[in-house]
Amino acid sequence: MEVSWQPGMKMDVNAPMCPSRGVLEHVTSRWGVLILIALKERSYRFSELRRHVGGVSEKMLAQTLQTLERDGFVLRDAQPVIPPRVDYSLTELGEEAAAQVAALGRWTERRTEQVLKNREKYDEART
Amino acid sequence: MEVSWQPGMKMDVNAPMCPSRGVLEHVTSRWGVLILIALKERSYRFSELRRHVGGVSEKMLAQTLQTLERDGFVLRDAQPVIPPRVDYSLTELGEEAAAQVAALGRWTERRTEQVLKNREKYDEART
DNA sequence: GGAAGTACCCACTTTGAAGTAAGGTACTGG
DNA sequence: CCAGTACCTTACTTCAAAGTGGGTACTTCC
Repeated sequence: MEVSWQPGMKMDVNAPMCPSRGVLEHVTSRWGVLILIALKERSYRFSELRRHVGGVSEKMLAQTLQTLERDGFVLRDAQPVIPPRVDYSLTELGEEAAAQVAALGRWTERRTEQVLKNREKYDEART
Repeated sequence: MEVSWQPGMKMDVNAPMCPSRGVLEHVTSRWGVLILIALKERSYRFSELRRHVGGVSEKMLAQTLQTLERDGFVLRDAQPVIPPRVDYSLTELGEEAAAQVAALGRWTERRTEQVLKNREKYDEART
């Protein structure tokens, strides 16, 4: 149980050393979620995506796109033109991931008002 | 667009000031995801849950359970017995959230091996 | 009688995620 | 000819998340 993960072992997010933990953290990361949701609609250029995903810095956008590309979720198409043009889109695997997080995102938007009410109740109950 | 969020505004995870961002971050937080998935199966006592979710510290478990309770996802039932017995379960809202993240969790477990392969390819392509 | 289980809380420290700022290149529009 | 756009990278800093270790109060087990 406390043994580190080995190839062939069953993937289990409850096991501390399982690599699926890391994958899950990439997908559910602060900017990862929003980027996947954005790219699900359509492909974006870098600064276009930056404008779409409110509040993301250039650094974090570049960094997050890189980890998503490395994991095989995002496809990076850099055309050698001037000014540089780079298009980001989802791979098939990325589409699958994005479908999951987009569902979660929509659910969150629908239920946020309820959550806000719950917090108020919780807070006033202990004052 | 840069205006802070006001009651009645439409929830949009792409807006930097939207409270849905915060809700999403609670649900997708490192331990939040795993706790929701665990409680989806059945209710747990504190230390039972701690043993189930590998690697979580007491502090983080208590803290995460509190934020999930405040948001109205988790129900805390503390029986006034000795030794203390506290049962954690999901509310209806929590069940909805857990359904979403459990789907994501299962998908991740299924696809992690593919991701591992993708990373290898990516890394050897630039050496 | 000492250890271990139960469900925490608190203070302290460490880590790592994220923000800020600047640099670089090659162009285009005013 | 200077500003601005585009797509980053690097260095520095900040701050919140997380880990560590302690304490509590009471009980059962050996």
